[in-house]
Amino acid sequence: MMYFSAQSNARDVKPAKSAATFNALKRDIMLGVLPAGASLTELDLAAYFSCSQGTVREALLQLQEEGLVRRQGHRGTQVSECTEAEAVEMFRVRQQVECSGILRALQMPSRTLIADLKTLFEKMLGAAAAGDELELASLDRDFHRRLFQDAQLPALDPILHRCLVHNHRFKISRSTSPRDLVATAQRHASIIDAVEAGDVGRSCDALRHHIATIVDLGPDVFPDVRQ
Amino acid sequence: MMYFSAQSNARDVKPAKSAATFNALKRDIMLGVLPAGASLTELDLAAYFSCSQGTVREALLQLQEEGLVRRQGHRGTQVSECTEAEAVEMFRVRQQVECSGILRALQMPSRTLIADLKTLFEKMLGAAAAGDELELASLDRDFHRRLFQDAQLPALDPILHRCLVHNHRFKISRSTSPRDLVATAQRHASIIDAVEAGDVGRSCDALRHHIATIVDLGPDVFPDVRQ
DNA sequence: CGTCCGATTATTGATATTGATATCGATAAC
DNA sequence: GTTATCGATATCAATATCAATAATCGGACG
Repeated sequence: MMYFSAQSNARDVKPAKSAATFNALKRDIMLGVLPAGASLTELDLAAYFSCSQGTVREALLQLQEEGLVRRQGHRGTQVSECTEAEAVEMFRVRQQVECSGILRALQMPSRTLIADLKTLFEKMLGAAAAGDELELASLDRDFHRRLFQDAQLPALDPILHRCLVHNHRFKISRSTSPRDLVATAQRHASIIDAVEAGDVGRSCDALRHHIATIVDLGPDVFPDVRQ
Repeated sequence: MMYFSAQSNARDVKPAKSAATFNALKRDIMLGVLPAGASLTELDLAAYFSCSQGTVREALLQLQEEGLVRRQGHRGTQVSECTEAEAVEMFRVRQQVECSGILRALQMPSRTLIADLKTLFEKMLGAAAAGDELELASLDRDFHRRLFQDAQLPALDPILHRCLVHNHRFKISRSTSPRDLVATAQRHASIIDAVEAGDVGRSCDALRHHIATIVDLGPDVFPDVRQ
C-alpha cells in the first residue's frame, strides 16, 4: 500500500490545469494540427478540455505571450502565422542576444552550468533517438535558455524564448520528412566543448555558427558564416 | 438633455476595466512610484481598484508581457528590475530589428505612413511642450511601431514593443531633472525626412543614429556611431 | 433591387465563490 | 538545543454565472 502520492515528481512544479490546456494547444500549433489562421473560441476549448472559460483564457494569454496566437477583444483568438521573413529576423535577433549573453555568461559561469548543459544534451540525444521532434525542440529551448541564464539578463529571456519558439515552429513546419534528429542534437556538442574550455572567442563563434546553420536560409541571411 | 453617451471618446477603443488597472500600474511602475522589487498581491489590487481578482490578474499578465512585472505562482507578483545592461542589449536588439524593418517598409510603404508619422510627431511635440514625459514615451512607442508596421513582420512587434517599454522605463529612471523633452521629440524629424524622400540608406542611417543616441551609454555600446 | 435599421447570436469581459498551494511560526519530540 | 511536524495565514488557481460588446442576418423601406 502506498501512503504517499506517486506523482510527487520534483520536476514540473506547475501541476496547474491551465498548463495542460496550454501544452496541448501549443503542441497542436507547433505540429500544424491547428493551422495558421484557425479560430479558437474560449467556450469551445473549455468544453473540449473540460475546464472553465477562465482557465482557457489563461492558457490563451500564455500562448499569446509565446507568439503562437493573436487575441483580439470580442473578435476571437486566431492561430498566428509563421513566415520565413519573421523566422529570419528572429534568427538574427537570437544571434545578437545569445552571443552577447555567452560573453557575459563566461565571465562568471555558475558552477552547475557545464553539468546542466551536459544533462540537457543527453536528454536531447534521447529524444532524438526516440524520434520525438517536439520534445527535442523543447529541450533545445531549455539548453539555450540555460546558457543564457548565466548572462544575468532576465529581461531578455522572454524575448529569447519567443524567438526560440518561433524558430522551432518554423523548422518543424519545414521538415517534410523524418529529419536526422540525432545530428540536430549532436550539433550542440561543440558549444559545450568551447564553454567547458572557457574559451570566450571559440564559444561565441560556435554559438554564432550553430544558430546560423539551424536551417538553410540562403547565403544572404548570415553573410559572415560559410556553411 | 443628452441623448448620447458623453464618454464616446473615439480614442481608446478599449474601455475595458482591466485596461484601467493595467494603465495605472504601468504608469506607477514607469515613473518609479512602484519601485523594482515591490510586491503586488492580486486581492489587494482588486480592493484598491474596486474590481475582481480575475480582472487584476488579466492586467498583471499584460504587465508581465511587457516585462514590467514578474509573476511566480503562489509566490506573488513583483515589479521587475530595470538594469542598464539589459537596456543596452535591448537598444542593440532595437537597432537590429528596426533597421531591418525600415528596409522592408520602404519597399512598399502604406499610403498613410508619412501622414501617420507626421501626426504622431505633432502629438509628440505637444506632449513635450506640456512636459508630459510619460505621454511622450507612449507616443514615441507609437511612432516606432507605426514605422515598423509597414515592415510586415507582426511576430516581431511584441519584441519591439517590449524593448521600447524597457528603454523608456530606463530613460525615465535616469532623468533626474526635467529634461529637454522638446529636443527629444524633435529628434524624430530627420527620420521622417529620410522616409519621405524614400532614401533607404539615409533612412536606415537616421534610424540607427537615432536609437544609438537616445541615451549616452558610452562609446563601447555602439562603436560605429560617433556621438 | 439596394440600403439601412433592428433583433439575434456568438464571443469576450467581469464578478463572486470555492479550492489548492506555499510559506511561516509554534509546538512537541528527540 | 535541534529537528520535525502541524496548523494558520496569505496567495494564487479554478469554476460558474452574469454582463457587455461586436458581428451577422433578415426584413422593411425607399
